[in-house]
Amino acid sequence: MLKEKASIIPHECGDCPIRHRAVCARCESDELEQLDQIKYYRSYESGQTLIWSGDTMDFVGSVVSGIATLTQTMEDGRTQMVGLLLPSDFVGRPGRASAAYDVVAVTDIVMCCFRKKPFEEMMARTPHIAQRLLEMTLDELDAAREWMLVLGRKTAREKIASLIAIIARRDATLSKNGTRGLLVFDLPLTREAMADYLGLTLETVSRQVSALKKDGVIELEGKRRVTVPDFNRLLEEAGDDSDGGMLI
Amino acid sequence: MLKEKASIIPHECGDCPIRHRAVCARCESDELEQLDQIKYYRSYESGQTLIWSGDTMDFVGSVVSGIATLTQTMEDGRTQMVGLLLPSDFVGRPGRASAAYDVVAVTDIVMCCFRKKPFEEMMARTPHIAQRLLEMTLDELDAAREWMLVLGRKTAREKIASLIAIIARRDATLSKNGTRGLLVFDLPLTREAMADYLGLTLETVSRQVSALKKDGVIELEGKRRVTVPDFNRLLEEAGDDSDGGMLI
DNA sequence: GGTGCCGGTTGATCTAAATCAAAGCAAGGC
DNA sequence: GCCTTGCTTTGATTTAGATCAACCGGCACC
Repeated sequence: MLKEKASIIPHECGDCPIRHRAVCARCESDELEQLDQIKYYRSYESGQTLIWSGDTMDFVGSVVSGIATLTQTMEDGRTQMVGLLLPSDFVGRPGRASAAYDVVAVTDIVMCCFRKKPFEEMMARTPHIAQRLLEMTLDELDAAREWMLVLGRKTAREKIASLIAIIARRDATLSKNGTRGLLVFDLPLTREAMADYLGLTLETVSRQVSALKKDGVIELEGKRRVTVPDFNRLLEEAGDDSDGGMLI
Repeated sequence: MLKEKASIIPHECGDCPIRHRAVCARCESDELEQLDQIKYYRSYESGQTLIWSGDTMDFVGSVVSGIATLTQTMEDGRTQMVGLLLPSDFVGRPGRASAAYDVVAVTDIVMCCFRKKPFEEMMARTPHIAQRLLEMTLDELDAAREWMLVLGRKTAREKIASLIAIIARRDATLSKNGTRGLLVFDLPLTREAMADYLGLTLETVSRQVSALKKDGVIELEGKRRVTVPDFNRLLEEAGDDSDGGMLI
């Protein structure tokens, strides 16, 4: 199978696939021109660590394509994923010198990077950027808090169902396939990465995925391709309010 | 013992105890005057629910004094605390109509509330407020992510030690008592609230608190008053990098 | 055509924390 | 004083998930 080339890098903000969702979403064309001055693209291969916790950060940026994870690790090796970075998500924190988490590419990835200093200066005089960043940060905070409920109170089966539901929902919004009811998508994560996300061991993840399959909650084609025949059933298994889970 | 009166409510921003830490921290005096137009104080008693998840919010605001919790509850009653609100913390989300979490007063509480609509309008034209709110939200996001590691990967004993360390650290920054080494403070939470924070049962919390006491990591005076003889020891028990835990 | 290796599955056993149950203790009301 | 109520502790038992261990299947590489 041919590997998709990661080298199709946009150079104009106009045809950027994340133009309307990233930090720059609210910018006018003159503001985009300013951003253009301080931006550069950079690509990473699957498995590569983009940023090590503790590194000094000289840039911030947006994920243009691909998927990365944000993880925290204890001295003895226990690791917990604390965020999943998808296209349009923002990486780095203005006003902070060093990275607080490891950022690892799960697939090949393209980043749109801004040199940190000039970006901070621009943010100070461009409310559109700060406003959008606030909005995105509030969304991430909500996601993190929802995840706290998953980590703290849900059973292994509910955790797996929750993760699949999140991926399904996100996939539906990104790929905008109008076909309701039947959802098909690929799990972007290995069993181990899923375990790190859910606070489980990879064996438990494997067992619970198999159990959900046996019970007809999901169907599997190979190890990664998932079909969800009944999204509300999945939400029930996740322990969520079934009405709260409307797509989009 | 006399109950502290919650009725000492500031009316001037000038002598407000959270003036330099809340959303309004960066505001100039003319901006404070504008805020003054749309603000009002409101107090709640210990145990009262300030906001129910799903309620429409007609205000946002800052905690002036007292402590509140942010909790999420599943249909079957399992609950997870997703935030602890201390003086200067912000409540509510600009741009969102309804509350996502329950907010419950743990002690008597005084809030400085802003009517939501005018606050949003003011935020749009006052970068100082949006900037400060962004900063605060980023801090909360970091705290939430640190908590994800606690919930997902730490043992019961480590969870308790982590919680005590957080409360100790916060108490040290708030009360600014320069005495290093020996920390004394009150646990503001019941065993049940601690359990909800940590994703444990209240029995496990009680057992682990006793165990930490038996092992000399903490000392107890009554049920609530805690002394930490050696903060680094506590951090070790929490599984944290001992160097990462410097006060302030 | 073997031989590693990576990601995944499956099974047996162990254990930390949950659950079930009872009782202690301080504060407040009558 | 006595009783209730809310919070906490302590004990016995159960269990969900971790841990330890073996093995499977595809795929790259010599």
